[in-house]
Amino acid sequence: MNFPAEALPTARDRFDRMHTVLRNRICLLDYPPGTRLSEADLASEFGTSRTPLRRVLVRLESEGLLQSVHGVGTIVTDVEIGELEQTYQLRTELAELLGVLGPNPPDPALWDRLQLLSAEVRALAEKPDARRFGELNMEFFHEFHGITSNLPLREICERLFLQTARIWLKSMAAAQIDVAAEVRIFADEIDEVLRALAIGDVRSAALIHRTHISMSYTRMRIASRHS
Amino acid sequence: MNFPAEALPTARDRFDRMHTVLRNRICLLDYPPGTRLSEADLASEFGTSRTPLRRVLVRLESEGLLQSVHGVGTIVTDVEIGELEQTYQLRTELAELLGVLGPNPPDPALWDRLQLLSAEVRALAEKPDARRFGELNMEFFHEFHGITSNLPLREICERLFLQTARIWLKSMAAAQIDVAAEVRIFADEIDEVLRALAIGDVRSAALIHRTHISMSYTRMRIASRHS
DNA sequence: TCTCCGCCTGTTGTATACAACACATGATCT
DNA sequence: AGATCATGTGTTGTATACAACAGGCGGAGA
Repeated sequence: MNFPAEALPTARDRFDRMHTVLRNRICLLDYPPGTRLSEADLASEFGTSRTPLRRVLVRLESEGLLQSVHGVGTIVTDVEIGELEQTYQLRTELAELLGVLGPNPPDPALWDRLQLLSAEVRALAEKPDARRFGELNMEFFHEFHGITSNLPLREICERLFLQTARIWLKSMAAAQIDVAAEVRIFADEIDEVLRALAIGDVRSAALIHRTHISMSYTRMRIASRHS
Repeated sequence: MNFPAEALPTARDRFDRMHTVLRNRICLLDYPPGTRLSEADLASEFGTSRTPLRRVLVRLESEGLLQSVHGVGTIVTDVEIGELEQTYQLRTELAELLGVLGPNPPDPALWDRLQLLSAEVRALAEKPDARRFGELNMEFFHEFHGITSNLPLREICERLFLQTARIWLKSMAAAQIDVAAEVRIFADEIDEVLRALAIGDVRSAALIHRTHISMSYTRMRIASRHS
């Protein structure tokens, strides 16, 4: 009988690790859209051969974050404004569904994590930082999706969020949106959501979230027109 | 200057071909849930090595149709009843969204294809055949999703449909649901949809579709309880 | 000077050999 | 007889060498 204190990393663990790292780099603009990645370089960075790495790249390609072209390279995708609008419209509707399909009973642990997040966002308001904002934003969405017990819906919302997150960050940087203002709005959203969850009103929490997705897209559109 | 009459198959074409073939085999129960596939066998069947084939398997795994286990094999996934219900609830809501988000103006070509499909389903009523039913069902969903111009929504509906299609077929076979009756209901659905599209009422077409998804799930539940 | 062709370099795609792993089978010991 | 361990077999995971391909560069020719 052998009970190792810590399971040694299996193929799946290595895959998940590389996948998460690369996904975050793309979504937090460490690799801006158009960046050409080298399989060989990435493989050596992760201390593995191209074969397992390619498996990760194929996954990221199926998630719409990469595109491999034979003889050219693996390029970080960009998103044209047309499809972006469709994605945002869809995300808006799905946000409402989060409160309709299988709403979870209020979870104290979730509430605590969100309140912690609120504090961190408030702290960020002192010293605005776009990348840190992106990190907290990702974390918030991930936690918030826990309000539904509908797993397929959760996965789809997560996926669509990751497709638009970097465009949102990019637009913030390029169009000179006031990061500090966005941080304040973000903090307010979290607090509004917390108030709704505190009284067990999951549906309202979802609607609050919906309005913020919709409004953030509109702000982005306005900012891009002014530039 | 060289203009080949027909583009020779590129890596992407081969990938798409293998992907479609294997996906259909899984969704039409040629490979029932639990089937163990052999990478080597499939590779030799497609006249290629394991490497390109594995790329396809990774994609199918990300789509929830397969699961690879080191040292064991690549197994066609089954779906437990709990997640199935969540998926159906979600599909029901998304079907309604198909008529709300970016409804396409009625397309004569789409209308023609659906009417052709209607005729084929009516013809099938003479000699019921579960597999043929599955094929026409897949084709109908694929065409019907053309009523929205929202690409992300279309892809998601397609993906979720493919995840539940085989369970639906399996249940039809196992629970001894009357295939002929399902064929008639299916034919009626297409005709209802056609009537809505004929007058340009895309929203109603989507709602008709929604009711049929919901009712087909309920019929499946009832049939499985009786067995 | 401009154009076009061939080569060179770097990239992804493919094939193949081998490692790691899970499971069944059968021998062996108790 | 039962349990246990070694071993064989088949599978997926990994590494690596090579093929296919795209694009840039430079030189030759008009």
